[in-house]
Amino acid sequence: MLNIDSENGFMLADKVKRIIYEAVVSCGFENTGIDRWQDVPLEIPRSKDHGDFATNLSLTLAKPLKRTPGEIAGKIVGGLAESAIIGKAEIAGPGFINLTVAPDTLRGIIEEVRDAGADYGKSDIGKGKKVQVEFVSANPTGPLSVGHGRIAAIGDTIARLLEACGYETVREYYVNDIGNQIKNLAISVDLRYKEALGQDVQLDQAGYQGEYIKTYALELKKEYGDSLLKKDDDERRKLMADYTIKRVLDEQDESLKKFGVAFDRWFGEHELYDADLVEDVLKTLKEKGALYEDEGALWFATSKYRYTQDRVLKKSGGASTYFLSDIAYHKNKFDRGFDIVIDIWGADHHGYIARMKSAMEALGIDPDKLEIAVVQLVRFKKSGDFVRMSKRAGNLVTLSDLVDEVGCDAARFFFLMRTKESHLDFDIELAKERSEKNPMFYLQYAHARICSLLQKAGEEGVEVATGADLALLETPRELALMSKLANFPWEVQTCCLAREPHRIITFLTELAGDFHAFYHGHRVVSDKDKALSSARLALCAAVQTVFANGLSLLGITAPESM
RNA sequence: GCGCCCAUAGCUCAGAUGGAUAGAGCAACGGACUUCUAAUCCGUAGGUCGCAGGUUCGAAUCCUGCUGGGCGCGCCA
Repeated sequence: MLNIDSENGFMLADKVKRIIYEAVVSCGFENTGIDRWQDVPLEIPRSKDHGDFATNLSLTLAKPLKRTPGEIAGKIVGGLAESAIIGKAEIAGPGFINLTVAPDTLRGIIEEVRDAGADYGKSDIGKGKKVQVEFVSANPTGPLSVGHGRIAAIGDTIARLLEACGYETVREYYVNDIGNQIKNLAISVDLRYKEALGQDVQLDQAGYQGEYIKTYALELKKEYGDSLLKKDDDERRKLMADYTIKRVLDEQDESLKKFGVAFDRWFGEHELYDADLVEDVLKTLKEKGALYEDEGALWFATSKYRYTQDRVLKKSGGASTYFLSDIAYHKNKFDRGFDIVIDIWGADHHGYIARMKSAMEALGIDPDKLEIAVVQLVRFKKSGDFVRMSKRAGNLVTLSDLVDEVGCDAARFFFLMRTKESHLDFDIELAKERSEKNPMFYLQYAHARICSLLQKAGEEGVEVATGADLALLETPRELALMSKLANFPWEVQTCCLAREPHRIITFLTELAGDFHAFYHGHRVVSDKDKALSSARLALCAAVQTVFANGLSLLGITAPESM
């Protein structure tokens, strides 16, 4: 899954793999599972003592070759061709080969970053494949809650990563705009409408009691006066449902945009019925023998495909379940030509994975092309205590409230900073804090600091431009920083393929650490040694670009001053 | 009862494809501003990787069984 099958091999890591592969071939060690340069296992060592790259290939080859790892490593190191890229190759531990990249090659990264600019980190590994990312898809019955925030942030960032890696990406939001809950929604608005017109109403019959319902009812009153009362119930409620759904979706869209998320397509469930896609999919399933009737209902034989319970598609009363239209929707995604379909679901929906994958299988669609990423739920912490985000308790309820409270950057950062499998604790006060305790400021501060340096250099007339003598960059901190820059494209690809946005944050935090350490040990802007100053400024500019590109992938701003 | 997720330093968490003395931030302790942003840096201390087995030359990582926590198991939406 994480095998990055890059073809261009522009990345430094790819170049290193090729060099190692040549050595493997020259030793006659190929066709042992290492059959192409892409098969060479390469890792970025945790410790800088282990060089810029390391490979454990001699350990994995020990068995098929029936030789000791040390012996194999010795041969491979001996077989490494003279190259301008590898500066040093050492055998260490049980048989690792640690590789240190030649300083000149690392210095070349600075120019590479400068030339690529905002494109540095992007790649074409997606080869233009069409991917749909569907996420949030909350019911159109009220504002988005804080709980949707994590899913929105992760879904959007996965989409950003896919775009950066050359996938044609569509962000889609599915709207359950028909069914019982919409009827309840209309009834709720209707009651408030009648109330606003002075009628006596039984509000406990309303399914939705939120203030926003009252607002919409008043808007309807303003627009139509009491004229809607003359219409029959069905007609009036249809109008109210349409109006309310539109208003709710507009507000959801607005709060998402405020959160940095813009959907390409809002797909209404009614579209499926309008185009008879629900009946079509039912017919197809019937033909495939995936259905049966029992006690007047129509069942989907889920258990025929995956180990799970059978599910009802049509109730004995004849009404369709949501599961049925969900199947039609997912079939439609593939009919629209998407090569990969990614659903981002909250952990409370994990039980639906097996049935949806079964449905795809029954329809003859490869269930692996439907990726369902499950995001664990979030607990919100305030003053050291976990708080229930309920309106009654007077806490933040909507996503919009949260963004207003902590800001878009902090909200996204905190939602993205952990693996999606972790049960996230969102510390609201920490997110608001502008201090060293808040990890987001550590990142943004590094970027702002570079901006300040570059500005200072401009004021003092030190050349930032091209033509700096980069060979002057030779300290361990400078080299470490360049090595880190070289890893960025690899990191973006890994994060994209693994659908793990949090790793970008880990990477940027490490980059910030390397930069701050460099900054403290090295004078950057100086008129005593202008050549060195120029070289260091060129390095700083490259670091700045990587920060900007990385933060942009996360949808977080890169402030120029703080 | 069944299913999914989680359990790593005092706290919050990283540890891709099994591999080198298990890492970071915060908290604690000790240092560093006549110098480009100290929202920073340097150093010290801190862990039976929930428990017990198993596979492997090698397991925090894979398998099985437990324990503890979160979530889910309708002709609901």
